[in-house]
Amino acid sequence: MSEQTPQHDDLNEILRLRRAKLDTLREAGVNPYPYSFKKTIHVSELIETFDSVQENDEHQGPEFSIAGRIVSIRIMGKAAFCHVRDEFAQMQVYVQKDKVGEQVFNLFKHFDISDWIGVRGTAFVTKTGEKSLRALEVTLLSKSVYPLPVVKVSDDGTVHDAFTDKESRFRQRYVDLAVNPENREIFRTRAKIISAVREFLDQRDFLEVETPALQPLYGGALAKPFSTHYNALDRTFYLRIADELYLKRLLVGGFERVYEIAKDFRNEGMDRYHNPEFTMLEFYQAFADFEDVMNLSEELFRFVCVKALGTTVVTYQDKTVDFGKPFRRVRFFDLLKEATGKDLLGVELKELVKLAESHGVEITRDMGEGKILDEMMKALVRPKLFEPTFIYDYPLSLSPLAKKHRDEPRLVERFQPFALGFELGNAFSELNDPIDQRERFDAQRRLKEAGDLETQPVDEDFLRALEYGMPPTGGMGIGIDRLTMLLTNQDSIREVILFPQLRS
RNA sequence: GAGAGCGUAGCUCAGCAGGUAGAGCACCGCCCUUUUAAGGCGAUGGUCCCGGGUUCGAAUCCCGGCGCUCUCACCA
Repeated sequence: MSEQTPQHDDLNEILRLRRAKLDTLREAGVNPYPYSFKKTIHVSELIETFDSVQENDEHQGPEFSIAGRIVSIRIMGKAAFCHVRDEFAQMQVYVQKDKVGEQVFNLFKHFDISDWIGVRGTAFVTKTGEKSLRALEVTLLSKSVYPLPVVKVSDDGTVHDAFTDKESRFRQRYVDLAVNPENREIFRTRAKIISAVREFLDQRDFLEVETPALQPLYGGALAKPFSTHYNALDRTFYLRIADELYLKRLLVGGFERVYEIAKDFRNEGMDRYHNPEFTMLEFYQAFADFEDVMNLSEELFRFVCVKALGTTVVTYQDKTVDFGKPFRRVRFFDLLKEATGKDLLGVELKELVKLAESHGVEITRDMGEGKILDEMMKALVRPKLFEPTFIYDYPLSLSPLAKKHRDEPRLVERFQPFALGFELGNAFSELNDPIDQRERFDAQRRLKEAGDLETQPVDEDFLRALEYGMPPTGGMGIGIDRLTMLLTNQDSIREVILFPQLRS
């Protein structure tokens, strides 16, 4: 007997009894796994229209067929109550022996919490005032052979069977969603966010495209990639860390507005803000600069909030902000000046190190000035950024794919939106000067040779594309998972990904 | 990657000066045709994460492994 295929004898008693029930049902001529059911109404709809469809004193009234999973049962001799939960709501069902017949009633006694059933019946209110369905016919739709821990709350507030262990919830997400239906709402909101993004961009003539996830060379971000072996070509391929370089090739090809909502993969640790595969929106607009993109993204955030939440007011943990108000717009170096009292643009590396240390920012010797500035930003400024804010005009060294600032060559035309402590995206006037781009790649190569593991490799084909000419372009990336965390008030990325990565 | 904590019944947990495992809910049987943690009576259920060690004896102590959680560091 192997572990993978447990024999009957290996099953614990509960599972053995459930399987025996299957046999009992089959012997009684019942198929525990029939093919379909004619459901006529959602429970939620029935509840909404309840008052106008209730039966009369003779139990006569319009008949409805609901279908769902049994989440509680109370059997009392010749009658029984159970709650049936479908996708959006649950409703009590009253099963009486003299209404459904002795045969069906006896079968019903073999039903369990977690079984799927269909019920045809009439609407009525119980003595205790609960909207219920009086069963005329009960049909088994799928028998469960494993018990589902359905949450129960007693009058004194004691909670039984709460399925709260995070590991179990994520490993067995099907149980989590079945038992904690409120968690389904997170994924409904997530779906609304994504469809709102599509609606917004489609309305503005952006073309949705698909670019390779499997790439011979990775790029578009500074991150470690997953690598794999492509047998037919006998060479290493990478899972994309970003789709940026492919989308820009499309601008060279003549598409003026493109976007992609794609899974990116980064070979790095996981924690409450990081999952190795995550969803990224990137969009590019020809003839636009970063300021145009700033304006556009402000509208986008507003649109998504309204579509997903019905309001621009977003509460996250203990903070509330309004995305309907104009975002604060502030320069990178002005924020640092606020925090340190000094203008750090052009400050020597030595001086910068001293300054960072004097403010308690932890830095290491191998950090360049861009990295140190970024660390200071993270430590001194970002924790205080709650109101929606665009930070713009970033130091050159942090951004190998962004265009130099039109007035200040030590800066790039880049901005990042922040709100409620979240970094929500990254955007810039895209670098389209092939000579400058090659210099930036070379600088990245030197960093790599110096030991930096997260550098942008030189992409010759991308350079050639730029040599053919890319129009001036503004582009942006937005992390969909984090946006979802923000809009669903979740403190872990795992809560907004249906099947987050876990060690196996 | 580092530190702290955790892993016992289907679920949530208790037990740990080392003596052979317990509660609530779920599950099973009987009674009960308006209950809702239904109730009453009764019963069952466990490789105490895995592997070593100490011991007459380990869920409990020690070592190693696996997994999870939280915090910190890095990338979005």
